[in-house]
Amino acid sequence: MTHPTARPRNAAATRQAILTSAITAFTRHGYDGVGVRDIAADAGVTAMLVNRYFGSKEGLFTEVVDVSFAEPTMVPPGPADLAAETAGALVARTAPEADHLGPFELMLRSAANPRAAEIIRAGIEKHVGARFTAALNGPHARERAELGLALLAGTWLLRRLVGTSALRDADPGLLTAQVTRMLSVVVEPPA
Amino acid sequence: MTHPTARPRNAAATRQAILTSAITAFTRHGYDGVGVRDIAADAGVTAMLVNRYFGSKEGLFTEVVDVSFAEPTMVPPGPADLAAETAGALVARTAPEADHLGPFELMLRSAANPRAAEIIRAGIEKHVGARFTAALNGPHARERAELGLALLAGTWLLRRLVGTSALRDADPGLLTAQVTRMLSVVVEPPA
DNA sequence: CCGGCAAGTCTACAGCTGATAACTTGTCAT
DNA sequence: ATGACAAGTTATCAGCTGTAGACTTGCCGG
Repeated sequence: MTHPTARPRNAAATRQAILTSAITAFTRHGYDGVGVRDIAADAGVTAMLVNRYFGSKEGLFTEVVDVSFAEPTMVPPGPADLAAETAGALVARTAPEADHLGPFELMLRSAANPRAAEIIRAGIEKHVGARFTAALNGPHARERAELGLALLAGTWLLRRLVGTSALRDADPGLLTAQVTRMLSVVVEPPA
Repeated sequence: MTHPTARPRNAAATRQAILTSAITAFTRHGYDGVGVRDIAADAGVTAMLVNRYFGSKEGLFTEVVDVSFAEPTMVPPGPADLAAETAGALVARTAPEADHLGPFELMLRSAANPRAAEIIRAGIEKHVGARFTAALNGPHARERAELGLALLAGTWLLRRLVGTSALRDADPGLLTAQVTRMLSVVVEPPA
C-alpha cells in the first residue's frame, strides 16, 4: 500500500505530526468533537499510533493543552499599556474574518467535558494565569488576572463561537476602547 | 410491562416531562454530552417520543434554550444599582457549593457544537440580550450589554466549569466588588 | 360494548466511539 | 547479509449515537 510520498519511519517525526494535527483538530472542534481516527488520518497514520505515543486520547489532549497554552499569545511583555494592547489583540483575533486558532478557542470548545476542563485548568494555572499574574502589580494579582482572562474568554465566546450580532458587527475601534476600559479596572493596581 | 406507577396517557404531560428532563440534562452535560435515550429514560418514556413530540434532538434543544433563556435570571428589574446586584447574583450562583442551573451553564456546556451555538445565539438575542440592553441607557447599549454578558459568561466559565483556583477560592465580597467595578464600565452610560 | 385513533413501545439500522491484541514491515547494527 | 527490534497496520471488540418503521396498547365517544 505504501503511500507514494511515504514518510520514512521516524518515531519523533510521527509523534510530532500527530501532535500538530491534534492541536488544530481539538482547537477547531473541541475534545468531544473529534475522534482519534480523524486526528490520525490527518497526520497520515492509523489511529492506533495515538495510543502508542500518547497512551490515550486524554493523554494526547493533555499534551495539546500544554503546548497550546505555553506559547505567549495575548499577553505582550510590555507593561506600558497592557490593557489597551491586550484588548486590541483580542478584538483583532476574534474578528469575523480572522482565522486565528489558539488557547482560548481550545478552552471554549472543550470545557464542556469535565475531564477536559480539569486538564485545561492545569494548563491555565501553569502557563497563562501565571504570565498574566506576573504582569500585574498590587494586591490580589491572581484574582484580578483571572477576572481579566474571564472577560477575554467571554468576549471570545460571544463574538466568535456564539456570534451574537452586536459584538460580531461592532466597530473594532469602539469595541477595543470598551474592552480596554473594562480591563483597566483589573490591570491597574487599586489605589 | 406497564410500570406500577404508570402515568395515565396524556400527551401534554408527557411532552412537558421530556422537556423538563431535557432542560436539566442539557444544562448539566451540554448538547453533545447527553443522548436522547438518557433524556427519555429520565422522563420515564422511550426515546422515540422525543422525535414524536419535538421532531429531533435539535428541535428539543431549541425549545430547551427558549424556555431556559426566557426566565429572567441574572438581570433584576431595579436599575438602581444594576452592576452591583448582577455581580452579587453571579458570585453567589457560581460559588463552589452552589448547585444552580441556568442559561449560562447551558450555553457554556453546549457552545462547542456549531449547530447548538446558533440556536443559543438566537435565544440570547431574543431574550437575554434584549432584557439586558433594555436596562441600559445611553448610546451603544447593545454592544455594552453583550460585553457585560461576556464578563458574566467568562467568569462563570473559569469559576465553575474550569475551576481556576484564584476565582474558585476568592473572597466573595472582594470578587463581587471587582466584578461590579468592571460591569459599571458598561452599565453606566458614557459621559 | 366496542371501534377508532392517538399514545407509547419494540426492533432495527448504519455509523460512529476509544481501545486492545496480534500481525506485518521497514531499518539499522553487526 | 541477516537477525532483532521498533514502527506501523489490520482486525476486532463492546458500546454508544440519532432516527425510522412497524407494532401494540389504552382511552373515549358513540
